[in-house]
Amino acid sequence: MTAPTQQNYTQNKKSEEEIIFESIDFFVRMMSIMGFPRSVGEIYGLLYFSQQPLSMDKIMDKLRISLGSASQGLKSLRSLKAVRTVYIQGERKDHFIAETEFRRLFSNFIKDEILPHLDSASERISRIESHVSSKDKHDQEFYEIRLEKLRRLTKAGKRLLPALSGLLKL
Amino acid sequence: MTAPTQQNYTQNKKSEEEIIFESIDFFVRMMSIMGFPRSVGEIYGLLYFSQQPLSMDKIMDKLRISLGSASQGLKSLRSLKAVRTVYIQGERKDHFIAETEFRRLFSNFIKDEILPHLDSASERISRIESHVSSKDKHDQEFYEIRLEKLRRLTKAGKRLLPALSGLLKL
DNA sequence: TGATTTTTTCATTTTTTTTTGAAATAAATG
DNA sequence: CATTTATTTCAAAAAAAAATGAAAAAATCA
Repeated sequence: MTAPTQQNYTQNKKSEEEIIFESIDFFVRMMSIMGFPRSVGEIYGLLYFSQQPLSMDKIMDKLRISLGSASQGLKSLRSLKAVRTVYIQGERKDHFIAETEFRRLFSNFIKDEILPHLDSASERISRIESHVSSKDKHDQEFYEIRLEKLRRLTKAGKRLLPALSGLLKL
Repeated sequence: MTAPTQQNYTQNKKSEEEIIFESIDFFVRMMSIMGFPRSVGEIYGLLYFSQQPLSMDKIMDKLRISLGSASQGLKSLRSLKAVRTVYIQGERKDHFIAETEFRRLFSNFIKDEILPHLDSASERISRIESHVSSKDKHDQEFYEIRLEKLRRLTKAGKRLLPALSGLLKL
């Protein structure tokens, strides 16, 4: 193998930057589908293709985001278990790496963000049921059909969504 | 059966309003998970438990939303195939009813809003691949592992998401 | 066709979300 | 334990998303 030249080094640096640029783009979109702000996707995208763990101020520098965004974003990602800190010899700052098991990431997302909605949906359905019972026969029929669809929808949601993340054995 | 009294009528009206109130709450949340604005959820929630088709101005009145929101919201819902217009004898205005087949609603949502993202994700992965090929062996290994996870993720998405809406036979 | 009604469009306003950075807190060092 | 360094918090600013309603366009009617 030939020794690294200045040109190779420069080229290498450049392709690394472009990989990370595409990665950020990828995860900004993905995270935004899940309802996370841009900065959260940027941080994850940066870490996903980083060979070294990065400290918060490195992340701030590379992404040109503020202290607050970095801190908040890392907090969200940590609570999702999408990133974790690693200990580095003689370094005071926390250093972060991406958790690349998407399965866990999704199951945490579903557990934290989706299932609570489904639970409150069940309560809402019960309240509707209680109002329907006071209706006359003809009306009850109409409402009952629609209620049944809602019940099935929430039931399917509760069953399917957790199963979904199970299927993502990546 | 006893004849309807004034009291029964009032009571009936009230429970109807409360059913619709809960329905709106239900769908505002559900639609917001899917990334639609509040007004879209409100309109669908109102129509879902309406026994009669409603015209746009009835919808505006009942929800106290503006002309623009009603028109835009109905447009979104129509393009999702979540509502449709019905013809009414001697009425000039369009009248709307909710499409209660959630399966179709979700499959349209996935087709319109999610799959395009997955397609552009595939392109982005290809671009990353092209940059990785210029790397030295050690780096390539690192990137290849992560690339493979992204490939599987998008593949799983493309496979699973459409299947998901198929499973929702409501 | 011309007048009237209904619907869509879109510039502006309002509301909500996200980002920022200074101040407070917490953690590590010597 | 005093000092320095790192991190979190949160009020204010900036940006983004949604709602509004007047004007334009389209549809219906007579």
